[in-house]
Amino acid sequence: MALPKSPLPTSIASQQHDHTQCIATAMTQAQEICTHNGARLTRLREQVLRLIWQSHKPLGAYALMDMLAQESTRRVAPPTVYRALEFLLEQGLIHRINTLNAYIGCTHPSAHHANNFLICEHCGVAIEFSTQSLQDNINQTARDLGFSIKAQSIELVGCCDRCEASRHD
Amino acid sequence: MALPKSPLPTSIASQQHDHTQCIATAMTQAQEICTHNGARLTRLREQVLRLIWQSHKPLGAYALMDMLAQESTRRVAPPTVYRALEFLLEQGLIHRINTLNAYIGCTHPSAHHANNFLICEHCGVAIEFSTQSLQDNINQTARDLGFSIKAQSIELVGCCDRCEASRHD
DNA sequence: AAAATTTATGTTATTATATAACATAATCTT
DNA sequence: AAGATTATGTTATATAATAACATAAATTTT
Repeated sequence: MALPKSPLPTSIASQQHDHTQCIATAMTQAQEICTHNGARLTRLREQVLRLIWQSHKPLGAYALMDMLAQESTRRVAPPTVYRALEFLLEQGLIHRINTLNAYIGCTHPSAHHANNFLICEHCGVAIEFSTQSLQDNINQTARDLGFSIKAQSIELVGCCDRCEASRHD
Repeated sequence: MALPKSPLPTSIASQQHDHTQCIATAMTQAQEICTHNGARLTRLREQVLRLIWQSHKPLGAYALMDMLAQESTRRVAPPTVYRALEFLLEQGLIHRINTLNAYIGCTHPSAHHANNFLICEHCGVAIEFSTQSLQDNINQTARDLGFSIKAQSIELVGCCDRCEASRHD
């Protein structure tokens, strides 16, 4: 069974786009991937993923916890959200942004891919990116230094073009 | 006034080397850089930097706090160590490893440079690296995506060649 | 379908990491 | 020496994450 191709472009996150469609696609893909992996996308896990996908801004675990609590009127404790996050990370449906202690939806969860982000300090948006030449370069560098990579985290913090433009208005 | 050139090689951290010399060089450079910057490398800051340089393994703030307490028999509170770390980060004398919440000495503090590390899961050593082609690639990617970089963090977690070799002994 | 097993979630407590706010001390400037 | 600045001490608290055990739901076995 082949995995679905991601229809989500890489760098659209900070631009005007149909975010309802964005969420819908992400949720559909998530379901497909979980089915493919024999994993259970439970109500709680689906709910957390949907909350993460409300924006392209990484969200902290405690922010998600509060949002969960609001949606359900019952009390939600940290392990509840952390376990959901752990599951979503394992399935490759979200990424953890280390510089922010925060979590964001993966824009191409079906591909085996790196964990590379542009993070705008001003609007808070994190844009996932990946180019073959960068990955080749990383892999070659590791090889040259005798290092085998298990996990990769590239986080570039700065200012996206939209914010740059609006600051000069 | 020109800054001193770094005599520390990039990828020697996990190899056999004269670590006493390593520390000595780091401390001398630190003093020079602080003088150059008109910053005060106080006793406490110097002590923290020296502790960080005891190994090439990133150390957490609370581990450093315990080491400080041991050296001085007086109680040491978190802000003491965090303020020293903040200073050392500002001066470019150490880096923060985001995937580990830990801090490590910078091997070429006098150069304007990126924050790129190979982190071995097995021995705990973090090796700073930087190649022009990788940096060019990063910069070009950011330019293509309309993003201006303020801070860069590349952390590759995996296994270094020494550990790889010793696991097959 | 009931029992056994596995997986997921709830719950309480605790650990780990980091900062705020204010007091005191040391250093620098004049 | 007085005043200003910078650094450190001190107490309290914020923020992020996990451990340990109980309950509930789903899946598998019989």
